[in-house]
Amino acid sequence: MDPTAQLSALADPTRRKVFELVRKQPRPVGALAEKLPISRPAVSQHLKVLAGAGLVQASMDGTRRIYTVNPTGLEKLRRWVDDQWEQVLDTFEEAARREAGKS
Amino acid sequence: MDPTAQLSALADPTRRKVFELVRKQPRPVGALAEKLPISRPAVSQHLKVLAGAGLVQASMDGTRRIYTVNPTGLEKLRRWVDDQWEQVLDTFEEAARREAGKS
DNA sequence: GTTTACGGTAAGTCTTGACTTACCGTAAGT
DNA sequence: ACTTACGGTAAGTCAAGACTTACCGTAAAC
Repeated sequence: MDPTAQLSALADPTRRKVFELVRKQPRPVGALAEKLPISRPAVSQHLKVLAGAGLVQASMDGTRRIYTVNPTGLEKLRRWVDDQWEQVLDTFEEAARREAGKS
Repeated sequence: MDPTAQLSALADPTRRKVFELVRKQPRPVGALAEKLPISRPAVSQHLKVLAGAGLVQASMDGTRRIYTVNPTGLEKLRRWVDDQWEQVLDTFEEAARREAGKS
């Protein structure tokens, strides 16, 4: 349950832009590169990282690869964040309880 | 609504460890350094990054700084992730609807 | 008022990672 | 079959960032 891959994949603004473009609509690599101020190989490398984190996936169509969102990675991240959030809340409640007198 | 600070702050495993130590229990810098395989200045630098992302905050106690969790940053991150998640769901639902015939 | 504890900052090193151009493989079109 | 389109990978560059040691300021202790 290590969120490193998802966090570092989405930490980069350009890569996050790639992810959001794919999320809005599945596209081949070239179409993504057109929308971004970087070269096509750079997009390819970003997609590799995103795929490695389970955030996108490719489906072949001839020589083209259509990249689509993969919910797996995002759900993993969501679970981790929610988990942290709950534990913070628990800690705060316990502190408040301790403050107000022994329950 | 830019989650870069939170994502990149938590992407580093060591820094995430620092965050979780602070989350479990507020501590001064020295106590954190003892729990970790890195030097005290390194911990200080990590705390600076975490504080910059609104994930922790310090309260003074003489020459000591007691670091505590700050819910602000985590909530920002949570909102962003949940937002992405919802939009992925929407996209999927729409695709399924399109698949099943025009609604 | 010296000394001691605590911790932030500066400066330097070394690794990682985000990009580039150049190259190569594969599938489709003519 | 040749050519064209698509895109992944290699190799190299350059900046960012995760560490280290050395140093400095400040507050409490004696």
